Amino acid sequence: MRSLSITSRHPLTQLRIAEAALALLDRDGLETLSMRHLGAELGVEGMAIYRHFPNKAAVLAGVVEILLAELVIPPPSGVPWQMVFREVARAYRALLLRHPHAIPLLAALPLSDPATARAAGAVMAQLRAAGFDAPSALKTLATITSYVVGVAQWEVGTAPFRAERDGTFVLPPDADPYLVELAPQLAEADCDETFEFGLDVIVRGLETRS
Amino acid sequence: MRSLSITSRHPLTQLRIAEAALALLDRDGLETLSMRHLGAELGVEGMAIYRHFPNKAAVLAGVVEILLAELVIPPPSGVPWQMVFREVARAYRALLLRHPHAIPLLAALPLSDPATARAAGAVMAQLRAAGFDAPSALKTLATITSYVVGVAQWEVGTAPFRAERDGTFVLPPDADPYLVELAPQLAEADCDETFEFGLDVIVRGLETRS
DNA sequence: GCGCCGTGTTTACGATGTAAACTAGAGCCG
DNA sequence: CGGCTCTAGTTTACATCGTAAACACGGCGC
Repeated sequence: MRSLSITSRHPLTQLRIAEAALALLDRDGLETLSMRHLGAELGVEGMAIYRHFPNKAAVLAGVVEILLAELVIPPPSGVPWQMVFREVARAYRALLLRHPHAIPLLAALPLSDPATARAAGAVMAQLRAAGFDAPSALKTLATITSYVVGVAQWEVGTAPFRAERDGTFVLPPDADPYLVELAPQLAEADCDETFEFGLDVIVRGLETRS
Repeated sequence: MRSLSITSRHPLTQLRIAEAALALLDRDGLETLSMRHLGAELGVEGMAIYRHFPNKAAVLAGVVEILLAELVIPPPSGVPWQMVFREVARAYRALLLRHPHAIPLLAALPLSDPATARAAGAVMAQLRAAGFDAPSALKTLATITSYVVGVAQWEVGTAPFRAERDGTFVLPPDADPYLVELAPQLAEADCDETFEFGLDVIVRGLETRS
């Protein structure tokens, strides 16, 4: 059919595909992100994507790459490490909350992924410059990324309990007693504050490290 | 066909199904865990499972329930909270490492799940008894579960780099420079030690809480 | 002008989750 | 004891998925 659009109109590109995948992911969630839908989003036939990526996992890796590129980790400077550490953690959390459906993608990043290795390396460089020895820097990296991702997951997963901001939050009468006990705290929990609480805990713990 | 085995031999049960699902999960991973495979594992036709669970998600919730039941959280006692806290964290980590393929299932537990609410409630009870106020206890719970799950994911995800215990670990010559920088530390990282490092950080951070 | 190559299309296959119709055995009631 | 019903498992069917393979077509080099 429409003859000119085959290649001249808007040639397919790894970047364009990955961006469309991210848009679809943000809009409709991970479940419904299929190759065919992605093709449709690009005005193309689904199988066309395989000219640019070997498989779906590679497309998702492309999405991860875009997302991690959003995260800027400054090179080492004179700023106290605690400050940089906090800012990077906050930036990562903000990134995750901007793309909640992408969290599962970022929750188990293999270091064999280049984008992941790049971000990890940049954080390591900061920590090393702040006087951490290599093993400590690595453990610290593992600790903070785990914390940030975990809390973001927690926030998104408990969002339903927090939804009723103004109204009364009622849960079904046959609800688990433990849930009943937990619900009030959940309803009035402030996520930003919760995050800063744990971040403080970790920073203070690192400061007093042996 | 075989007449007597229809119900008398080994009746299907929610528990039996969930156990089989866990076995299959441990053996073959999450990807290949399908209703038909699960049916086959139980000597039954796949669709039979829908007599006992409304859908696959419910089966997986059953698996989660079994797993969380493996985690015993003692009721409050005179033991210092730091000790209990550490032991529960270690037990949870051990559970995750015993079932590495189940980690994604446990990484984003919604509190609407009864088994989750139960475990969360038990930890909260411990913390409350140790003098934490309710909001702090909740935030602390979020912090520690995030940390434990995140580190377990990290361990499993970086396992390939650690595999070559005795031999020399070589990575492809075109590997990302950041990866090259990271690899040696990864190769000789001790996971138990890494975990204890972060756990210490968190406990010390909590001890000095304002 | 003509063939090739790169890009997108078509068709096809096996697997998945699950709805709906079906079936066979057990237990109850007369 | 004969038949009804209820329950647990089977069969068939459908839409959707990832992706392999064959095909078609338009722009570029000869």
